[in-house]
Amino acid sequence: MAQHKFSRQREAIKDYLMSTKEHPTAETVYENIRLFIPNISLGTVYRNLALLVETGEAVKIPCSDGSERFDGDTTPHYHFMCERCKKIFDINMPDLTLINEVAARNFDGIIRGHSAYFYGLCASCSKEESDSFAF
Amino acid sequence: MAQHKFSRQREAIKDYLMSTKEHPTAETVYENIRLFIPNISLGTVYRNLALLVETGEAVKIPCSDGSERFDGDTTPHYHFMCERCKKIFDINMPDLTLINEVAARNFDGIIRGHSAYFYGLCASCSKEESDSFAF
DNA sequence: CTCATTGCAAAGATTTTGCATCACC
DNA sequence: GGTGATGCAAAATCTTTGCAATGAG
Repeated sequence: MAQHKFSRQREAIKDYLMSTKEHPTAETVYENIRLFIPNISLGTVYRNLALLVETGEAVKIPCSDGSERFDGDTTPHYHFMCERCKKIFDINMPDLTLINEVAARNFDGIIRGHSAYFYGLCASCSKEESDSFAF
Repeated sequence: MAQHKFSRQREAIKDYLMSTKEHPTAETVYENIRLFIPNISLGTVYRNLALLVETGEAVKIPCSDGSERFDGDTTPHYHFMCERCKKIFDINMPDLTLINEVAARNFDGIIRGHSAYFYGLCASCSKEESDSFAF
């Protein structure tokens, strides 16, 4: 691995990721950073996001709709995606390392970890849905 | 929703998906179907894969590397992705509906289900890795 | 000075779409 | 015959990359 030098751009991206709860896409990161560094390029955003993921300073979230999201919160937590408004929320819940063991019993290899997300309806969407969806 | 007419192409895609354990990408599906229907177009493959997912006859698997995979096995099961060879395996293990309840205790909304995959090293990769990765 | 990083633009890769034609019902 | 599905190719997305210039150590 090569050494990393400080860069204003990377720092801004990192700060933004850590300060938001939005789980933004690369494009969204780009738009937000551009408010502070107007001529930053999308390529730089992609390069730095990849770098931050590689160094463990950010996490990539693969979504069921195929889009890639990023999260600056690297503490173990799980995500919830609302099927209606498509927003992603954090769920703070006990770590489920237990399920790694369950999986290991049925798999011939080394299980290092898991990724999980929940889906359904968020609080505000579940209200509206209950009217139109009465079956 | 419009009615669906029979099509040779869709049938072939469905058969292929149900017969393989490969969790193929759209591109891979395309290449395999082309052996039987040489002039099928990629667009048709994409259109039909989307249709099959929509009708619940196939499942889309979002991977951590951003690629989209498809699975004709719609029974509940979990996936394992090898970080080294990138292959996806099935893990037959007890249903973890339990964790939905754990999540529900910490979330203000309706949790309908979850999606989870495990990662690490598959059986054959774990052998080779143990030599070159001794730290 | 050296080498990582940047901006830019071009190139890749992936997925979607418009449209005339074809096939199912 | 009417309408959904197809093939084709162009377009729209999304992401990566080559390169000369810039900036950090």
